[in-house]
Amino acid sequence: MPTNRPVRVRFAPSPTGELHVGNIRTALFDWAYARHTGGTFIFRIEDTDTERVTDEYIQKAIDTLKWLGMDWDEGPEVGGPNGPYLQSQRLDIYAEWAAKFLAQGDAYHCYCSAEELEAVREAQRKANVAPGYNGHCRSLTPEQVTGYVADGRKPVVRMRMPDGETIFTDLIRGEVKFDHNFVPDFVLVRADGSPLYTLAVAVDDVLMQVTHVLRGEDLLSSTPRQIRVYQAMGVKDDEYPLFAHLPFVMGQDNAKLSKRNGETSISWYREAGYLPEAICNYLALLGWSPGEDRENVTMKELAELFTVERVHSSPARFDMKKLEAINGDKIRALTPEEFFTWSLPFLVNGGVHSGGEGDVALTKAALPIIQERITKLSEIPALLNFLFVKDFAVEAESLAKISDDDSKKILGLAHDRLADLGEWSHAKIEEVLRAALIEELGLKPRIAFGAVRIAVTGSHISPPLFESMELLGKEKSLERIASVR
RNA sequence: GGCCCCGUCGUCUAGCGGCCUAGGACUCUGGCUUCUCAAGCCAGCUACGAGGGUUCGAAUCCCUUCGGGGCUACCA
Repeated sequence: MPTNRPVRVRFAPSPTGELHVGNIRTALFDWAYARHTGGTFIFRIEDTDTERVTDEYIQKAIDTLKWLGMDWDEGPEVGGPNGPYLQSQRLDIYAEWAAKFLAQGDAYHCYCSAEELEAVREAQRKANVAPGYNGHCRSLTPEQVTGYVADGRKPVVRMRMPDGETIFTDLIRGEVKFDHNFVPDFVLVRADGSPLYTLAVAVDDVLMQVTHVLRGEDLLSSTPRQIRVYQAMGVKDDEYPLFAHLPFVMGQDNAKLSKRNGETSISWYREAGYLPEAICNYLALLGWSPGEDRENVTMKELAELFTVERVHSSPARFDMKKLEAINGDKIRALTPEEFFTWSLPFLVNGGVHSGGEGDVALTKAALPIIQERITKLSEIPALLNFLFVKDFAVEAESLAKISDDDSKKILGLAHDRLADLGEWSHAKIEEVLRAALIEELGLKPRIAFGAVRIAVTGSHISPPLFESMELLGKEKSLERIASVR
């Protein structure tokens, strides 16, 4: 076990779509472990499946990691001594190793067609035996090979799985054992010469001197194959990387999280106004916990606290409600300046204002009164729109609530008293309104202020009324009250 | 079907043989506070899948069983 080597961890997604929540959780643990140990974090793109991986998704994966605050030491954009970090640019390396395996007799050419293999599997299913390659081409005679070649068959390269078993210690699950009777000979290179995941991961992990493989649980059963490649490469067994198979992130319906059972793409969360630190904090809690009833951690703290020993072996359900709660906590913890920086794009993109000097000043003044009332940044436009809107109008539903005579009376009095007010501050506004509506008219605050709130903000839900009126200004406030009195 | 992994409140988890009549967080319910909405505070609901062992003593160890999931590709 490479315990005395400096830690090198890699996150190696196959961008066949946008990185989803599960991928991100894996990346986060990889990153946190590398940072915790002072090791190296490698970002590698596994794009051997050219049918499904696209440049667009690769770029998105890069952007996503950056946005979330996970920096890498080797990989796309930053390079490194073990590059290239796109498997599609390492094809010659895989070809070399495949040739070596062939020469050593660890691997062999297999001429079986897809149909033939399917027929074998079908028969195995019927006979109720373990499915897998039957070893048909393991020891072909030169004549047989000539025959296949003459038929125009193109061979794949298949790894020979010797009898016996593979035992390894998973850092999370303990000792795991696979009998080779259930690990059939597997394909390393397609008939067209392109490498398969099984070849590429193993070769790259060895060449990039990866010491710890933290990856999804779905890859657990492919580990014996990976170890087989190490052996063929001549890696000593005490130099294999250590494996840690992370539990799944599940959707509401108990199946692996996917588009069908929840929002999985990070861009969705980004647009909805989730903070990267909230996403990472929440995801860190899925399958890991710092203990001692601790839940709130920053990225920095995560790096300090994260250990593989505290990672769970059981899968976790994704819960949007909890994410929202954490997001709200993180938003409240923002400094005014940070909160402004995060908010501005939502205001501008939401069409509330264009980000001009005056808009910015008013925004900065208004943000403090809403910071503790939101759980997502996307809620900001609706809350502050009344301050900026050009052609103000009370929403129909709310308008009905202030169309009765009692409301007219409230608004009329409020308008008159406010018109006489000299110092337009929220404290003074409240003082005047309380004197007039609560004491003089004897109304309940929620009734009296409710009417004014609708008149001024256009909605029965708004930031605190008096602060809102101060921000809106005397002229506009009176104008709005007058228009519905 | 076969192989492998997993199993504490609705959810995320603490727990690693006695501190557990099982703790925290989110959700939900009720209350307080209150100009709406939040925030904050208080209270409540609800869990060791089941059955056997081992032990003075088990959520913690062992076995069985049931349940969930993954893999079983010239996907990763």
